[in-house]
Amino acid sequence: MPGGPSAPSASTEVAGVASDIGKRTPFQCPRVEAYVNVIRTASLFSADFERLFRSHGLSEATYNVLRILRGSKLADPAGLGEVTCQRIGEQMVSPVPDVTRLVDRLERQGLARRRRCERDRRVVYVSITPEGESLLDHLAPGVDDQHAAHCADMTEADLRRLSALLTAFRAGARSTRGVRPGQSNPNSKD
Amino acid sequence: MPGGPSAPSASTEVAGVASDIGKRTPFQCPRVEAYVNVIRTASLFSADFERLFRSHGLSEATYNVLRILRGSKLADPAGLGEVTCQRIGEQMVSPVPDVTRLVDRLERQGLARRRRCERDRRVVYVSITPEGESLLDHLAPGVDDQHAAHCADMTEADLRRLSALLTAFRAGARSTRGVRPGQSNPNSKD
DNA sequence: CGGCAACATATGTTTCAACAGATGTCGTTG
DNA sequence: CAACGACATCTGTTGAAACATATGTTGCCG
Repeated sequence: MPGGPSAPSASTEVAGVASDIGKRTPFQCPRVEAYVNVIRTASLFSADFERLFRSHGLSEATYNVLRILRGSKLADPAGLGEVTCQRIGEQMVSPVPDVTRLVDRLERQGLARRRRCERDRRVVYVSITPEGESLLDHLAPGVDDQHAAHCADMTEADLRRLSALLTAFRAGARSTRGVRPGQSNPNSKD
Repeated sequence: MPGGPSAPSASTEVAGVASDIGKRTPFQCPRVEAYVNVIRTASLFSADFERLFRSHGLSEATYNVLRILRGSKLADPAGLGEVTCQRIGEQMVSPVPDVTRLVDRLERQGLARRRRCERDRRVVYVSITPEGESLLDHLAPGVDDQHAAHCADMTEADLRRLSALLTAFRAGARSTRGVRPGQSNPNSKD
């Protein structure tokens, strides 16, 4: 949107967002066009998933937390796969400082449980419940379908190029906060 | 994030988001990786702009509305460049049903004004005030700088390819709502 | 003209994100 | 062990998004 409502400037002929929105002309500047394309794409896809999740009482954020919890459990088949709140915050796709409340909701819904660490009573371990796992299982087909639908027009090579470009693009973001190297904590499976 | 906390699966070596987050392994599936890259990139860039705008009492959404208003004014040098709420909603980068409240805030801040249409008293015309214009002018350098910083590592060709890929990607979104063909309403300038 | 559907905007309510600051805990230092 | 700073989580509050629904308006049909 910065630069959103923009200017006419023939020459640029990608014509993507331009026709999508009420907007008529391609953007003045490839920078702005790329930016708006990113925002708009994210917003559309997010909306699709939000709709899917909300019908099961989840938001995109709480779903994401659930995924993290399950990933952690699968990485630790012996135990419960407990993770600290802090770690959850780090692994979220879009960093959220307010993990407490996300976990609150999951706990209230019986999808996650908390446990205080005895050795360091500041930290709280969070883990997924069987109900949480079965909800994820129940959701899985819909999620896969939606990914498939989103990618209908994309080849695998396209997807890889897109990821590579976005990674480069993102390198310029200022708010690369919360990006500590982090130790390897392999959550297996997907 | 759907598919967010994912799996190991050597072979995919874009390694983008994987290292960005607390996450260690590339994603199982290029689809999911592309998706997460889009979300994450949008979220980082958005955060940068949010910060910039908020220091001047705007959100990304209200800034976007202001841009639309100014674009409309520049397209109509004779008049005030009035636009209906509906039209504003269509032109937003991420579609917002709740234009009323966005305009409420701008009006309260003296950055926009409303006027009822006499011929059809259902519609409300919105236009930018001089204060709104000068705020945009004041903000412009910062916005440009931020775009420049974001694109530091990208060539112009990269940006164009990225836009093209995203446009194709977005074609698969279900929520292509509010995307009426729309008549051409050339807001000139940027 | 009365009724009715389509419309444009406004309002109410619930839910969530964001920021600030509080609480309780640990480790260290003297 | 008292004091202090760093830390992890929690709480309080405010502001905005989401969704449904209400209000007021138009145009059409009979």
